[in-house]
Amino acid sequence: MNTSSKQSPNINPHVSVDCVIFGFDDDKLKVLLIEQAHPNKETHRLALPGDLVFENEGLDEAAARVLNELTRLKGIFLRQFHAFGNPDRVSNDKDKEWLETYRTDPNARVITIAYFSLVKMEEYNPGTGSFAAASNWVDIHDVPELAFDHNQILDKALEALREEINHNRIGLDLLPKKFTLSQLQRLYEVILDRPLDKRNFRKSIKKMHHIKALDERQTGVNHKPAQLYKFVQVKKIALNFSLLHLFQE
Amino acid sequence: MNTSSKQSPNINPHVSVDCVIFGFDDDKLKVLLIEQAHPNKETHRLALPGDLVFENEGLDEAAARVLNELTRLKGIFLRQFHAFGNPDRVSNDKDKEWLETYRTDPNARVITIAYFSLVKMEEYNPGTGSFAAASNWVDIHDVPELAFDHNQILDKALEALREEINHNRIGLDLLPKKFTLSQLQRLYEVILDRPLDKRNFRKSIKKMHHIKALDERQTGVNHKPAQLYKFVQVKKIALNFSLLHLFQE
DNA sequence: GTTAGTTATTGTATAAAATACACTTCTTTA
DNA sequence: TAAAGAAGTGTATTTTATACAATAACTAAC
Repeated sequence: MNTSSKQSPNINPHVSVDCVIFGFDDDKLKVLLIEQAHPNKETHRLALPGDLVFENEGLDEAAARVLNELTRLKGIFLRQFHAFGNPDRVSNDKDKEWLETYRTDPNARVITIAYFSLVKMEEYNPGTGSFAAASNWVDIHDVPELAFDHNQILDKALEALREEINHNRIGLDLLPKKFTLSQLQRLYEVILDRPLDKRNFRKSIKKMHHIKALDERQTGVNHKPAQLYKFVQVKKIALNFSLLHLFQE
Repeated sequence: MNTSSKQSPNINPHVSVDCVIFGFDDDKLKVLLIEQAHPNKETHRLALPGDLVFENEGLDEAAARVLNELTRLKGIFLRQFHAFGNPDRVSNDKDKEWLETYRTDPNARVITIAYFSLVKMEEYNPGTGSFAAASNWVDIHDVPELAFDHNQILDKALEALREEINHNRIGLDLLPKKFTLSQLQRLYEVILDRPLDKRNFRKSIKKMHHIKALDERQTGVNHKPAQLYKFVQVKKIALNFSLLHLFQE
């Protein structure tokens, strides 16, 4: 089982990272998937962006690098949420075929450290050309069978995402720098998958010290322009606010 | 950097597991540490129980095995909480010396998957002889400098533990099968590190569907015997109770 | 068998937070 | 200037959290 002798010297053949990038587009929650390079049509599948880590590279670092290499995304805050390491993670024949074609050490037992993030989709839309060609945003409710154990990783990522917003640790990258409260509310609604009351939501927001109203309003809309808000860095003061109640059934 | 050729064939030289076992003894929160095997006095240090995983072994499985091998603990529910993989995890000279003595592949870059659990200390007391000789319960407030990055792992485990109790997912192994409410309260107090009001605590407990009063009372105490309670399995009903409010500062 | 010691047990009043609910304002465009 | 469309706002009710202290039940020592 000692198979690492063929491996490129600076790649760790046993450890990979996978990234679950959720995208928010004002309306839907999607996830970023890449098309696996394919030796032939049958093995062509969608997968989470991920790859082996380098020997001299931290895990967080590796996740950022791999994500950038595969999707051109950069500067995204990635949060580690779980390590997956069942020996039978790779049981499907298509997966094995892929490994034999693309890995110098196809039989190595690989454990993967999974990360997730939630980004503003418009900024990273494949249509804008800022992406590697083979990246796709796929609606969360419409994800096909993925390579390896990536469906399982995705499920766990969704759980983690909901816990994050629960703890009010939503990435600040989710909305434009200046956003309206309606946009913020839609973000919460999409993640929580249920409607929220506008007035109560706004009352909650007022208690959040890291969300501040600006002296500006929306432009270019054909209705009353909304006030714009921004996220601010909170220093010492512990965030004593949360939307935890949204999660108690 | 390809150093795995010397490694025993069924050990993965790049992936380890570490276990942070918290012990609750009615009064204190402690953590289980082992004394590293030591080539000489200088390198003798305390560490979390942990070791490399086997190639054909799941991570959870490896954690259970390693914990058992090092401490004789068995059947404990271990919860994965983080993977640590900085390339400079092993920077201390003592750590390097230890690796060179005890690992066939001392320069391999190792990432570790960390698990934690919380157990009832009396059942696993080193004094009872059920332990490997070199295991020690150490008060959480009195942990010395540990090997590798184990202090950092411990800190993160404490965080994770508090989140667990927060979400009401305390392991049921923490108390005797039949326990008093005072015991349960002490458990919460020790983990949260602050006193709780008895009456309010009991009000909260009454709302927990998974804690049921028995028709029995304590015996062998020199004071009013307390009513005994037990944990029950909750099936479909979502736990709609939590002690989350205890955490909002 | 009385007393001292020790822990168990209980309720209420107040404050804070969550929720339910509907109309008016502002801006754009036809 | 009317219509469309989203923004914005307040109050009453319910639920939850918190603060707080006296009595009951048992044992052990005298």
